[in-house]
Amino acid sequence: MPEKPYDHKEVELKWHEQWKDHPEIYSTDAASPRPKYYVCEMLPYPSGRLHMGHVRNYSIGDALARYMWMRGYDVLHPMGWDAFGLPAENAAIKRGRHPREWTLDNIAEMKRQMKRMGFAYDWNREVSTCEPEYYRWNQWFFLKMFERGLAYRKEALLNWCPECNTVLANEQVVEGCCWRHETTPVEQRALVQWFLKITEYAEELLNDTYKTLEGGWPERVLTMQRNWIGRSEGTEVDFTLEGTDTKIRVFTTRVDTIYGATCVIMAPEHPLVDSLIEPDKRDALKAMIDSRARKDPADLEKEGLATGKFAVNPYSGQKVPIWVGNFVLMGYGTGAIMAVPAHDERDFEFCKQYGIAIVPVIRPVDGELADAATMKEAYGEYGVTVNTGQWSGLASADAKKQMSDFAEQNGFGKAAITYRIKDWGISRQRYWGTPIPVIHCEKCGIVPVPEDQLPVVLPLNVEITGKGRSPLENVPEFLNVNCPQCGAAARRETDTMDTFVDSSWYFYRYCDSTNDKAPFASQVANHWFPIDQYIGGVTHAILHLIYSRFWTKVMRDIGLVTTGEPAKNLFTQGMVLKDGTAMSKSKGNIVDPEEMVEKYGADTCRLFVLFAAPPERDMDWQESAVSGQRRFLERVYRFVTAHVDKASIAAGEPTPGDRRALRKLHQTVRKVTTDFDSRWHFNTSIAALMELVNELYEVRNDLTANSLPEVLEKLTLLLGPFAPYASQDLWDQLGRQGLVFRQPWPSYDDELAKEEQAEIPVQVNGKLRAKITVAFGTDAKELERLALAEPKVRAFTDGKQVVKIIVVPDKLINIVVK
RNA sequence: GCCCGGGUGGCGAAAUCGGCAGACGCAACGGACUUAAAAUCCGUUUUCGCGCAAGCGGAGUGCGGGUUCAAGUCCCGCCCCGGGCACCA
Repeated sequence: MPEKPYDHKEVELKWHEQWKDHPEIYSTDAASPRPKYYVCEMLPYPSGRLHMGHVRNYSIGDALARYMWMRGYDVLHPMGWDAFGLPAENAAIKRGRHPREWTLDNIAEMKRQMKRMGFAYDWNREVSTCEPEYYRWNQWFFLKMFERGLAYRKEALLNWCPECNTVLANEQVVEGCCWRHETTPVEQRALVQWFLKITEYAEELLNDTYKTLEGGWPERVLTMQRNWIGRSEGTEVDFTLEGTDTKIRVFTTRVDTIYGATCVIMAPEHPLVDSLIEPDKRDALKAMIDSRARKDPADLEKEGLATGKFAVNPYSGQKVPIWVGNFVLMGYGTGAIMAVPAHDERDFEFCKQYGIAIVPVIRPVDGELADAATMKEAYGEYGVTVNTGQWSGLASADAKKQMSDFAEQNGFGKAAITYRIKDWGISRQRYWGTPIPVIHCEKCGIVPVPEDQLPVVLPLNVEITGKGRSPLENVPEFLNVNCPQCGAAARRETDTMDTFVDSSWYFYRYCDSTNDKAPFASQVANHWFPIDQYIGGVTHAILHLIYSRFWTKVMRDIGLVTTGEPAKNLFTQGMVLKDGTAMSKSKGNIVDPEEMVEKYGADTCRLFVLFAAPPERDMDWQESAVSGQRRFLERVYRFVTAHVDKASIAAGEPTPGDRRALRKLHQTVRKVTTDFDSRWHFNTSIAALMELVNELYEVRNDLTANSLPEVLEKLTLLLGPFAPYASQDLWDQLGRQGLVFRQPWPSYDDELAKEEQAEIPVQVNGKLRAKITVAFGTDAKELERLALAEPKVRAFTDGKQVVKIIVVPDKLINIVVK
């Protein structure tokens, strides 16, 4: 058979047609004795088109899934749609299309693109979060959490984006602005909201980053989560409002410095402030609250208001002035602090500014107490206490412990742990989301929708204007309902859930995606979980990945699953950049994968995103480099098709070409296998395949049936995880049956991979001077003799004194001369 | 300010445990094939100096020190780029 040119359209469309309506070829086999492997890529938002970030993410996951199939695992590899969310409503406003219609069209389009890319998903398990069959379980989980006191309502000052017309979670605020509208400053509004008590799990979420997840998740992600949780050990202490019984509770991590406290500062929103502040300062107070809401916290100047009142320090009995400060946060600790300017940088700045006293009470272990009058900055380190009553002369750490205990014994405080993480506000005044399943009854108050009445279906006949409150308020048949408890006329909750709820548990639904009795059967989830490999962008390092961890722990506590963490291993791939910045519509630097597929083929596209950089690193898109991958595929294709016939002709003795080809082949199998089993540097795997093909071209006239059948078969199989279409087509050309990714992964033999002879560099004083070729295993003595005899070496050693010779057998010789 | 990444040819990168720096690919240049071009195949390409040349020698992984027979890799001190956090008491 003459060599065949590679025509990507012919090859890919042929197999695409055969595969596209057969999701079962990628299905799992419950009856299989093979070990399970669950590989999951983060599900996309159905924006309408696949972008290069998706292609990269899914090419990594797909290569892994195919490899694991070939390694004999029962692989679960599903895909779904994060289908609720704002863009659908924006599209409705802009184009007058219904969010559902728009979303479903986008899903259909992206699914088509994914199939064209050749991603091996079991579409029978597809999950779409905007379908009632899915979101009814969001509601079900909500009710379970409500029962357990994990879902509750409270009024709070919350971030409000005037552009989105909705509340944002703290996590959705980026530098004081909305995460979607980076130039729109977030405002503060007081609203009654639904919250999930993630703080209840703060300790466990933190601990697991040191236990279960350590090693399997990138350290970077774990660090970000630890910072986000922000655990801090300290003491709560009550100061007393002078002349009253009113307590002002403060939180401090440095109770050992409390003798240096020279004022108490309260957050402007603190509930006590209103009664403390002089009436003529009310306006200034309001201005303070508003300006903080509007400004980027980074460039907020410190500002304070003296209340004219005093507080009594429970340790020293001393009275200190009470201030209001714009840098004190209501949402952290107790909303009030004691200011110790001598030992806290921020307090120092504040007290200097307002001429408040500075009293040092900690000296360095080997130094003097600072002089209040001359000190230029706060001393924030630990040290030894000075002038602190009965606790004078103690090490900071001991003083902290003893003084904390003292507060507790005397009833004016206690040791306390504070977290930075706050409860998760899930209410959204939006249409395209999961309705929160509660009813507001005038008599009964908040009444959860009974479980057997789920789902609370999102009505479709709404008008979306993007103005005012939720569109659901204008749908009477949704809004008006009878109270499930007393039967009286009542009102449905119109808030919908944050879409992070949808993505917090979707990967469990894949296991049992059609279950209509439960979110999923525990037994099935317990088989597949934890996910063996979760893959996605580092942009989700905090939000999605902490919420889904929380969700899993709740599911465990209600008895649905046995594991406390959803994913054993996490891989975060780098971004795809163009000209050094992220591709985005506003920058107009989008590369459409579909154009690449049309021009070069899906296989080339996949090879390229894997080849251009190691997967965890950001990669800059350079279209000029794509042609190299295309050329490589052409070379492979021509080589295999040209040698198919020759492979079946009986041959005599193996030629030197046969031996070289086999050696390189086994080296390549080993290299690719190692890359898969360790660090997924597919760029080097593909480079190894290229080296193999280059070598095969070099010896192509000297190849016989002694090597060709094995070479052609293994080369084809090695290509499978990266270029599934070309690989399958070559498999077919080789006259083989079945699906490539269901074949066993090729094996290698270290002996066959071994070079015949070792080429050993010889250095003189660390500089390469010659190379000698010897048999493997040549002993050190002999190597030394050969090296010293080498003319190029002698040019540098003659007339000099040989001080030392380092010999690393089979590796290197270094002769040290003087 | 704090915490992570990263800095290697014209470009993307490789060097996995301290042992030949630049694999593989892009781009460029040259050769073969061709009437010609494309495609393909083969070759050259870190840089400087010497040489007609095969070659020989020096320098070289952001900068400055150090450890070592040997450093892109380890240690100390800086600079630059990217990301995250940022009054969290």
